[in-house]
Amino acid sequence: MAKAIVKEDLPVEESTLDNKDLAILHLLQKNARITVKEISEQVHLSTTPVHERIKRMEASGVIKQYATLLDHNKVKKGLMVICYVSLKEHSKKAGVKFIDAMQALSEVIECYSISGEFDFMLKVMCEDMNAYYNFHVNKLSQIENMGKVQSTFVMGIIKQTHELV
Amino acid sequence: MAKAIVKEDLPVEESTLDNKDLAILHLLQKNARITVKEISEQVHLSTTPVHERIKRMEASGVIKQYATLLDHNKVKKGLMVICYVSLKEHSKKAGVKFIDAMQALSEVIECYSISGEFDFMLKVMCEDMNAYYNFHVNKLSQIENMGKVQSTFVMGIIKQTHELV
DNA sequence: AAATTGTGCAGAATATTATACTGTGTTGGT
DNA sequence: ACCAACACAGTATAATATTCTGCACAATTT
Repeated sequence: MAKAIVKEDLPVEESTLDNKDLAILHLLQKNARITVKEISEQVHLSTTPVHERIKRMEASGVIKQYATLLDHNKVKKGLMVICYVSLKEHSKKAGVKFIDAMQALSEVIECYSISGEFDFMLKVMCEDMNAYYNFHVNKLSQIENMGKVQSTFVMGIIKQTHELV
Repeated sequence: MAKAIVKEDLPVEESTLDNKDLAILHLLQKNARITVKEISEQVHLSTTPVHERIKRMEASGVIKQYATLLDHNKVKKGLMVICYVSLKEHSKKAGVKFIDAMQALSEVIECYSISGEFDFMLKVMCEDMNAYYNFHVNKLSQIENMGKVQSTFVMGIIKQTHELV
């Protein structure tokens, strides 16, 4: 009798990335607007497989987004603050409310749930110290259930990349 | 007698961004590969001024980079660690050595000089805890002049964007 | 007020690129 | 040996970027 085919037998769509894929990703991470022709020359393939590989990686979700990065200072967001936050109450409901508040605050560029003394870490970007004070007093501290808040100021950017491979 | 023209009289090239520019940046931040035609339809201009404005913002440095962002987990960088570091010695030379070391470590995605107890904050991304342990013991701790190191683990990503305007 | 200059724009023309199509060589399995 | 699947090169076509031309308006000069 033939063995029954069950879900577990199907391949997991584990689209493993080979060296060509990684070379393409390397170039794309540095410049999302590089042409397929340029890539194909640098990775020693014709445009066809390069195009196919990119589409495959877009579909599989390896490529998450083509983004445009702006100069912090030139868009008046020159001050970066790392902000630690703890909540008074840790119910599910209180957590969801805080999460929603984070999505709504444009100054909050990143927010992570973290281990340790505090509950969350925020990366906040604004124009200057005055703007940050305003954010702190009028926005962050106004969120209900807000506990302790601790600010660490970024004095210099040593390294900042998004290249993972 | 005519007043002498000195540097201070020349305009500062303050290319201020109007609402159309901001609308274009808004779209580009979300998708660096959006076509000029699509932008022109959404901001109610023809392709010519949209193209000109983009080129202007590229030249002025407002647009810093077109980047491709990858899925952390799918490229096996699913563990994010916030890492605080203090140096033993704070001479200029010691600082430069540390900075150079940061540039060389591919696991270090971001590194900031910060106010407070520690000297630097690092965002480190690697495959798993095992990889992080290896990074900590064999790479970070091997840097000369390394003082205290404290790791905070990211348990969840609440918000993560790069949109500044 | 008339002329001039610069700026921002629309529309068309051209150059470049993305995308789809066709066929070939290679590999692994039967 | 045969077949199927795959990755690829080369070519054709569709879409897009980029350049060019000229117009309308506002500010400045004469």
